[in-house]
Amino acid sequence: MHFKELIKAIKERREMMQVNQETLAELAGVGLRTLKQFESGKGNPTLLTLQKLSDVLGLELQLQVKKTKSSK
Amino acid sequence: MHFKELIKAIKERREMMQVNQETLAELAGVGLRTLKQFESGKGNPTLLTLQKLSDVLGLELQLQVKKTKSSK
DNA sequence: CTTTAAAGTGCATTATATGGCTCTTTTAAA
DNA sequence: TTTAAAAGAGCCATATAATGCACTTTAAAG
Repeated sequence: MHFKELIKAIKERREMMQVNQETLAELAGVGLRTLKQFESGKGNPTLLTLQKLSDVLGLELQLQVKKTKSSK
Repeated sequence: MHFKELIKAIKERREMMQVNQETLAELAGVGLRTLKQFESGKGNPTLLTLQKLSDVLGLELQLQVKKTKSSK
């Protein structure tokens, strides 16, 4: 999952849950500005920020072994 | 995947690939100090740093919908 | 159109991640 | 033990993430 996809996933999940940026920021305990920058693709958030957002959104960060062509 | 598990995953993967911190840091293009801090649990890396490391290790960051008790 | 809510941006400040250098500690092999 | 490699930590400078506030833009509804 690249940067853009990750952003997209967060954004879509937020919209699916019908919360606006302001509410999500409050619930997650991150600055509204931070969330705005992140969602608009301007940011390079820290893992902590990402975790806070994921938690509220019911998402979980995973590190998976990437599938190679030969292992597909 | 929480913070500690994430660190553990990176560290284990690095060791499985038999690379030391110095080599991984070079390959990934992150500072050795940064990697050391991260692996020793002192860091809060940016997504970019995480991505660089994951790439070299053949790992992929994923955001998955967390399973709830009721959905299990 | 006009209105209104949501999203995005400019600016400034504070906090902290990054990274290099050096030194210490740990680990594992001889 | 002693030694060497790897890992960890202190110090410090620089870069940049996080944050708040005010303002602009976008989108949707009327």
